[in-house]
Amino acid sequence: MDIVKIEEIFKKSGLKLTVQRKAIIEVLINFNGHVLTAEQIYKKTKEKHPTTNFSTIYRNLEILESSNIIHKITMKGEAAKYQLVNDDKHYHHFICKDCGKSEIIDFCPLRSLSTELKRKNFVLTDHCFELYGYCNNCKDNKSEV
Amino acid sequence: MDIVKIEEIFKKSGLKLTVQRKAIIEVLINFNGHVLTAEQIYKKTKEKHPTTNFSTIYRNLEILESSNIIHKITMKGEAAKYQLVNDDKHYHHFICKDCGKSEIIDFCPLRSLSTELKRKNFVLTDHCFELYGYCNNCKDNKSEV
DNA sequence: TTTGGTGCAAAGCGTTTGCACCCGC
DNA sequence: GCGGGTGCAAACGCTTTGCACCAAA
Repeated sequence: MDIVKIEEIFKKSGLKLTVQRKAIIEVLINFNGHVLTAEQIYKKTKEKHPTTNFSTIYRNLEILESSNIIHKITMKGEAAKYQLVNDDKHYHHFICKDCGKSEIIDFCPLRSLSTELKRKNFVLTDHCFELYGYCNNCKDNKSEV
Repeated sequence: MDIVKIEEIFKKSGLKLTVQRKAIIEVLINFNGHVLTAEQIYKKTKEKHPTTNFSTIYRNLEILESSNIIHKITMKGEAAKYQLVNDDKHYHHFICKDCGKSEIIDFCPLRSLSTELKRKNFVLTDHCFELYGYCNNCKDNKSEV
């Protein structure tokens, strides 16, 4: 997702384009393809607009998420991680625990399960499928140690 | 998993079988097949042993988890949920957001992905696959409202 | 008797919120 | 100028921890 599309969404929703929001969006775009914690986003945003507050970060991450501009990923008990949405498709991720890089896995397990779920009469509202580990680069770094 | 096997594991690991631990295990066995939050486990344990402290619950849930006696499930931002391990097989769950009942889904998406992952040279360390929604019962209750 | 387990209270962490002020539109 | 956005500080919910006492083995 690029700045033009994001500004479009903001305009449509009547959201103001404040300096802080511009800074946050810039950070997210710069780190496209990586997942970032709220704290990382906070620190990098402060580099661009030093007076930005942590609560501003959280408030905007929430807005960005419900505007489908970013994904929020929550891994077992850890702090939530955020990343730009790539397009409007449904997908899952492989996330590197070392460098935070995430790679889209164009596979959703629900497809293979739909018949079983129907048979059991479940109403699905939500699902989680994420893979964690080390990417090709970080794996190699580890083995050198 | 039954009390006999759990006591075996405790003995092997040199863990003491305190009154509090017995109470916690009883609760977990009574609610086998359901997922419980730490708070629910706390309240129900207090019914059996009223002076049990919340920190005792957390400390023991951690021990039980690393002894592979219980599963810890963390759903987007919510409090963690716990349940007895059924056997030593790897599986995932459908979890009802209303009654907390969980049903084992004997399907792991990793099987369908192994070739793709190898090709990409990922080293997998962890994965999450959980389905959330309403079970047959709770779905019906909802529609009556 | 020894060592690990407990209760208590306090702090930790990530996140959210109430309020007064501020600034984009 | 209006109404949404911000900074600040305080509180939130869940969880963890340090310490002195206690009780299972």
